[in-house]
Amino acid sequence: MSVNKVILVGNLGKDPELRYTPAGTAVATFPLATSERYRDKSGQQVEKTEWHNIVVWRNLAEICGKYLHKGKQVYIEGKIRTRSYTDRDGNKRYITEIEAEQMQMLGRIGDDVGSRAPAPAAAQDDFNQQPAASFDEPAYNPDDDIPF
Amino acid sequence: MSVNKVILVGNLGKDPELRYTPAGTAVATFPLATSERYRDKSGQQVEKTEWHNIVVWRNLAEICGKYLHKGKQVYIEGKIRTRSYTDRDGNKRYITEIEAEQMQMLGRIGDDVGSRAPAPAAAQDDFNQQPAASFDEPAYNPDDDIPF
Amino acid sequence: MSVNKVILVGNLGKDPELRYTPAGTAVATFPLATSERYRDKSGQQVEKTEWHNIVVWRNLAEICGKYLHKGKQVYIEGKIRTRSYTDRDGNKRYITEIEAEQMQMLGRIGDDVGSRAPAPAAAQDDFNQQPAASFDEPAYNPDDDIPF
Amino acid sequence: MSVNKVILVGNLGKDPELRYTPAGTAVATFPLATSERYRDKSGQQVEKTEWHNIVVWRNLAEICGKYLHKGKQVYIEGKIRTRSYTDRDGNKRYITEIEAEQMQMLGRIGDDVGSRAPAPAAAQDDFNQQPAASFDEPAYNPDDDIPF
DNA sequence: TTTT
DNA sequence: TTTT
Repeated sequence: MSVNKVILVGNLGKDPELRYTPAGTAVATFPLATSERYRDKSGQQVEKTEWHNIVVWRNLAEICGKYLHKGKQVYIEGKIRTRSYTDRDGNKRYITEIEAEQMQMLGRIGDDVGSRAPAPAAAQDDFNQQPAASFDEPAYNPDDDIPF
Repeated sequence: MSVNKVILVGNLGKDPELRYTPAGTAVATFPLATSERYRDKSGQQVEKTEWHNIVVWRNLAEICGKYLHKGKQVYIEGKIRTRSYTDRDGNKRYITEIEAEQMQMLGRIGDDVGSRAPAPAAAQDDFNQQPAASFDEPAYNPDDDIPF
Repeated sequence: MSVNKVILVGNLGKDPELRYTPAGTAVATFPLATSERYRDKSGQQVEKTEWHNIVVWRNLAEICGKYLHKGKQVYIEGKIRTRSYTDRDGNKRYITEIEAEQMQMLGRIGDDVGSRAPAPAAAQDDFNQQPAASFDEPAYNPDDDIPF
Repeated sequence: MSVNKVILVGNLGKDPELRYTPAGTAVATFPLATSERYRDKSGQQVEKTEWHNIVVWRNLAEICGKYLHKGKQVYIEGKIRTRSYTDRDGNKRYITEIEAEQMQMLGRIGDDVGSRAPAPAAAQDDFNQQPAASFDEPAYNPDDDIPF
């Protein structure tokens, strides 16, 4: 009975870091900047940048590691997640991250100066993906008889 | 490289109609009302109701057919889809529908006066769901070693 | 060139706290819970609750202070914002909050057992609202001649 | 008590058409394509394009008319609206449109081959904007004393 | 009628 | 630490 959804369009502050859990699951992390322009009390235009900690799992992590790079503009859809950890002084601390479930590269494919690999397509965390074998019930089939 | 996302919170105008394609796929449809209050030129409060044609497939259709009913408040996440069809005069016509991929019943579970079945949980179109057997790589595992 | 949008449906963990800045601006804060059910490695249903720090400004803060209460289910639309502050040991620390720009109370109006005030309507942060006097150009006017 | 929100990232199928109502209100319209790739029953990759009728009012219409052009990639946030009209045979017909409230141009600014004007910034429908004079209560003021 |  |  609840919804936890985040939609971001921003630019990567660094290349993604791709790591693996002991169990072998891929996980990529990168900072994403969104910025907002507004006028302060004196009427002057100022810009405020928000930095988001993006975390991506499984196949989507591999795609991010391969195709994204510092400066790239992306669309991210995911959820907010706050983790606790213990710092070196033994204090419990919290970090809020965005767990991305969908990622879309934005802009023309040609304009990727710093690209690390040839251009890909949109991508989704495979965890909620159907197995390749089960396409007998298509998500959308315009040739099927629609009973309404 | 594109996004087509709709988020609605509204009330069902009718009980859902649950049908099956010749191939046996479940599909539910129902009208959903969202309304907006604003002031007109004369400053008077008016209310404008928008009606959305909701279409739901597969297991989520079954859930809607079982648990939703006229008047129920729901959260819907999905995509916009425009279909063409030929009317009885032979003219090509278009209808825009919202294909729901996620549905959440809102409000207290007890306040469902007209409910047709005991209360359920949130639900998602199974088409993008993982098979029951493959839970060895959990979507989220707080006990796993996170390598960052 | 960026988007920072959060959509939450959840329940208040406490009554809102309504305060005022030295300049007299109203600000309300409250924790909001969203929860997710999933199966762990052993296939068991577990529930994980995420707590969000909601911050609301101006007239929307007053509305939250008046009408929301612990347990109430709400729809929140806003943005992610991370603030830094110095803790009592002099360390710089960060806190991530959701600045709500829109709030909708969910559920039947009657089912508000602990309500602190008679039921209200949906509401929006006035900061981006038009002044009351300028309604000569309506947001939507079905009687106007639409030139397309 | 309702939400009607659409989020699109897609490409303009034509240059925007900018018109004015008899009352002098600017309104721009353009088709926006979103496309989805999926596999059909035979396992073949197919692409389905959805066309959205975008309608934009007031200052945001002027901005769209000035800076957008056929092929441009944009982020659109708005609401679904279905209008009825009478066709030339006297039949009542319906058309569903997306009324855009926010628009963001995507991609690098330099990569706008067909651009009709020098590059702009993000933009919002002024109807919900505050008047320029009232910035004494800033939307966000990092220098203000936050009372929590 | 766009983009990949 | 990105982009405009």
